[in-house]
Amino acid sequence: MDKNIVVFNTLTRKKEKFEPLNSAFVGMYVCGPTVYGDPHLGHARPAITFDLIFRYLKHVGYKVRYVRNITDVGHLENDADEGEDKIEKKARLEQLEPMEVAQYYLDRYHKFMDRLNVLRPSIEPRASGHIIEQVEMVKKIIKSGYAYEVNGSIYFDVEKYNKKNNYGKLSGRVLEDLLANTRDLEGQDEKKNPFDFALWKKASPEHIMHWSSPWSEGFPGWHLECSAMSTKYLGEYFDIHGGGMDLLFPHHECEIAQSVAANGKEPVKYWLHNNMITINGQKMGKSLGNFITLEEFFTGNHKSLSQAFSPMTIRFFILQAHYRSTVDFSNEALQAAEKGLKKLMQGIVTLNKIKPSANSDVNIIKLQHDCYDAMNDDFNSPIVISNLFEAVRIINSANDGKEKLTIKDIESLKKLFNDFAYDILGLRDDSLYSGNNSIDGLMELILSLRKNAKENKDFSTSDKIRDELLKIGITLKDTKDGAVWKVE
RNA sequence: GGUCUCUUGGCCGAGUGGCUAGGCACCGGUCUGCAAAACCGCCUACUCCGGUUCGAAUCCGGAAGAGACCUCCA
Repeated sequence: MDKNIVVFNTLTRKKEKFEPLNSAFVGMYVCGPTVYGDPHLGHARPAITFDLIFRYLKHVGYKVRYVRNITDVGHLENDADEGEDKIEKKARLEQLEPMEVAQYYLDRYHKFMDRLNVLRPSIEPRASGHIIEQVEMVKKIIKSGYAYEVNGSIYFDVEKYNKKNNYGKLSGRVLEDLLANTRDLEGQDEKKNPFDFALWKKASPEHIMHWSSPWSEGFPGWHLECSAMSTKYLGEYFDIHGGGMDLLFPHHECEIAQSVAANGKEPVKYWLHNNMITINGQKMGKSLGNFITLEEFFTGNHKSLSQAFSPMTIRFFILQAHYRSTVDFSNEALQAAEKGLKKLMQGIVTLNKIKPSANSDVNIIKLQHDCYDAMNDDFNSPIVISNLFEAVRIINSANDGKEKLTIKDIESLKKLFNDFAYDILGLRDDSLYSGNNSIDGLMELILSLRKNAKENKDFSTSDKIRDELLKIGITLKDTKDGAVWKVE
């Protein structure tokens, strides 16, 4: 199996040959969701990006441990470290237990990721379940001298760390610049420097979620969980750390600093970052009013959506852009993706009907090689898709009798789609479905009645059946092989 | 303001110093009782101004525009 993979490493800002620390194994950690709100488009991009990478690494034969955390504690809502815990705030708002809220949104997250055909990671550790590990890590950092305590809170001493290490190596920041450009924020009196960050924060009396520690009743700083949990499950030095570009600074920068301070070594060999999503050219944000949840996409129930878009359309659309490019959502672009996906899926159906020839006009093996080359070059899914469309064109031409395919060609094409469309890109055909046996049987009956009517040239009956079905949301299409139907 | 990134045809989006993806839309055709769909074909772009080069959309410099991070965010 060809494993000649090249990845773009944010740390070095160039493409590097991918060579895992243990040749047969890959450890991958990706920053997961904060479960205090409904899953939205912003959750889909990194989930799908790293799902693609997870799937491909497994496909080429690596044994992969994929860890994606669930943040159910610790991220602060307001500026600096003075805000309430996000989970807590939502909980009080809705009069629920904090963990009840976290569980609800975690379930929602899983539900929608499943619909996007995103595979579950190997481990999904929750921050609240790893308080002990985080406390231990704080102790190590204090011991190494890079943290200080103020009123029961522990802060990371960035300036001291930067004397012997390079704080800013990942994000390209320079500490002096940071200092010069830091805004004056209220309530930062405790910190020596504004760019210092909390490792442990003493909880205020109204703060519901808190745990005991040697320093105070409190909660962990918001960068700490990733460092603690990645170390626990993947070791002090592991292969891949992923996440959105927005996490580059300060989150990932702080993770490096924490790990170096605690363990004395760099935590990650390859840093991979997916780019962001925009909507009609604008950043998606709650304050901008263009915030769209996945449920709204799937139902079409949002003022800026012209229609519902299926999970596979969203997935396909995201995969049509390279993960390091921004991707712009618009109704027009999504409709284009929807049609393209349909064409691709139809091509796979057509493939099963082709009659083999004795000789061949095409080179399927080259297509396969091109797909592997594309994936090996920093997971270039758009190129893979363009090659699959070339395969579809060949299939349709063969179906029209314009090109010839041998049995071997057909088998190669089936393998191409199985490997790349289904296994690696994680696509599936969700356009024609019912999932209900009695409805299937019912529709079969109705379609056979309509077929009889058509054969008797009784078009008023056949049209009536089609029109009435349309009124209840079932679309009929007459094809060469009979009518097909789908529920809108 | 600081740091960084981007600017490709009607739209979305790959990509490479010369051989110039792909999808959608348009247009032409095939199929069809009609409709819709489907299928085939077709359209040759790279923000602007300089420079390097036999040759640049691709490298360098400048300009304009857009975006990201610096502050919760995927």
